[in-house]
Amino acid sequence: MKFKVPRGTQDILPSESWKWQKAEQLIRETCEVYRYSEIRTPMFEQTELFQRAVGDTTDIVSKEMYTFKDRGDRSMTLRPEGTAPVVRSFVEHKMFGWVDQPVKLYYIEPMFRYERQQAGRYRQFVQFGTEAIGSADPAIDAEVIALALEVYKRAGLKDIKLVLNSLGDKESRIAHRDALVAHFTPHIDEFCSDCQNRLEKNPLRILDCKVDREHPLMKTAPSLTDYLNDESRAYFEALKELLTIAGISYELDPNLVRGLDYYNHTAFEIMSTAQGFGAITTLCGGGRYDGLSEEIGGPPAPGIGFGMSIERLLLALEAEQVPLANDDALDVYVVTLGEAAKKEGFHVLQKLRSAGIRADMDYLDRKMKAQMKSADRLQSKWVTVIGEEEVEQQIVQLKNMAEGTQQSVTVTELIELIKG
RNA sequence: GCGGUUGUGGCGAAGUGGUUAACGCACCGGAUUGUGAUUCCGGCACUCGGGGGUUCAAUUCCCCUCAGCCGCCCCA
Repeated sequence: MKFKVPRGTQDILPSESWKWQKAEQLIRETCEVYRYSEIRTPMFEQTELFQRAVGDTTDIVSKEMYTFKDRGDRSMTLRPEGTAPVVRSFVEHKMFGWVDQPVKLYYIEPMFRYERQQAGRYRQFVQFGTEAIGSADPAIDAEVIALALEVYKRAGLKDIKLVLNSLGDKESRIAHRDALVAHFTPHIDEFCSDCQNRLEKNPLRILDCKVDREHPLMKTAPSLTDYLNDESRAYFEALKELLTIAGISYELDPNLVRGLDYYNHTAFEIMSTAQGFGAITTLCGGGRYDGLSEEIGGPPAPGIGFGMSIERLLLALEAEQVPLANDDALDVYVVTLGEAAKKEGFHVLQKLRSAGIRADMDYLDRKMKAQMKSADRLQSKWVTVIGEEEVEQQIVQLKNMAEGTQQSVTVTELIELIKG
């Protein structure tokens, strides 16, 4: 076979696409309830936007972007994440001036990251995300987290957990960073090469290293939590209290760092705890990004949001064996015998469809028996049989497939009976 | 980028250095003349991911390559 889908991408066939529709429908309903409105931004942006927003040293920017030059010699990048484009749009369209604040937005759009594929990881994947911009109230953090959890709850997932951390404000982060550098520098040569790089670029990530997990300095490393200033601490406490009030349980993980530079204060992930889910268990990740707007040239505008993979949502549903209702059974299958009957059958078929009835017929000139078989396979509730006699008498035979009963009716009666 | 594993018809899946590549499902046709279960009969891979090599002979042995899947890093 000459052509195949590009590595890391997939065709979503009818046997799966209905699940996507269900998932998206569920998401849109939830967003409506929480009063988030949809925003659609371009699939690519200026490369610099992501470099500035996400950070040059992050994995996403340093090795995962689909970057290309357009015909005007401008460097463009297929968006690897949704927050930067939305904040760009927020600034560009001066949403900070809108009456309705904070601005609450959501999107369901494809994202692109050049990574090696494995279970739950694709080069093109669809992310549902929300962004609430214009408020620095811990209550909006709680709302965003609650919204994400609500989606999973409505979908029917049970084996999930919320993992929470605070990265603190800028001042806290710098203090912690300095402490980390001081802590690791004397013995950095005992660490893996990744960590040696991280020391300069993002020492926080050393704590997340799997290779050097057992190194004694890991256990004595300064914890971010200890470096939160009063303000940051108060913010985090307020959030935790609100979550508790909302009946949301969480697990604290001081090493939860997140892979994007723009986060501060609240950071969270929602993970699947389902058996046999595979190695990647993060379903959703997000956090607060108070300096991002300014970073990309806008006015101060604190925000918080998350990204949630639809692929992983569906994987989690599968892992937990949550059934999704698929009500695609046909109402009527039109069976015809002979040329004249086929024409009449097509006429009846279109009348049924115009009346909003799900109907289909054979287009391969198959024998009646085969047509009946198709009707059976498609789980059609009814079958109309039209032959020469029926055409002459302007009637159709209407058969109830479950009962096996049959009656002669006119087309008008047919529609009434089926709409019942 | 690195590691493991797999690659036979629409799908699942056997198999062997040598005349016609099992079987199951699905599908098509017939037994049944205008009616969907079941049953019975018949049909359905000039070909075993691609390229090269060894050989009288390769789907089966060797090499290369491509692709899928899984894992590492990291994440959605």
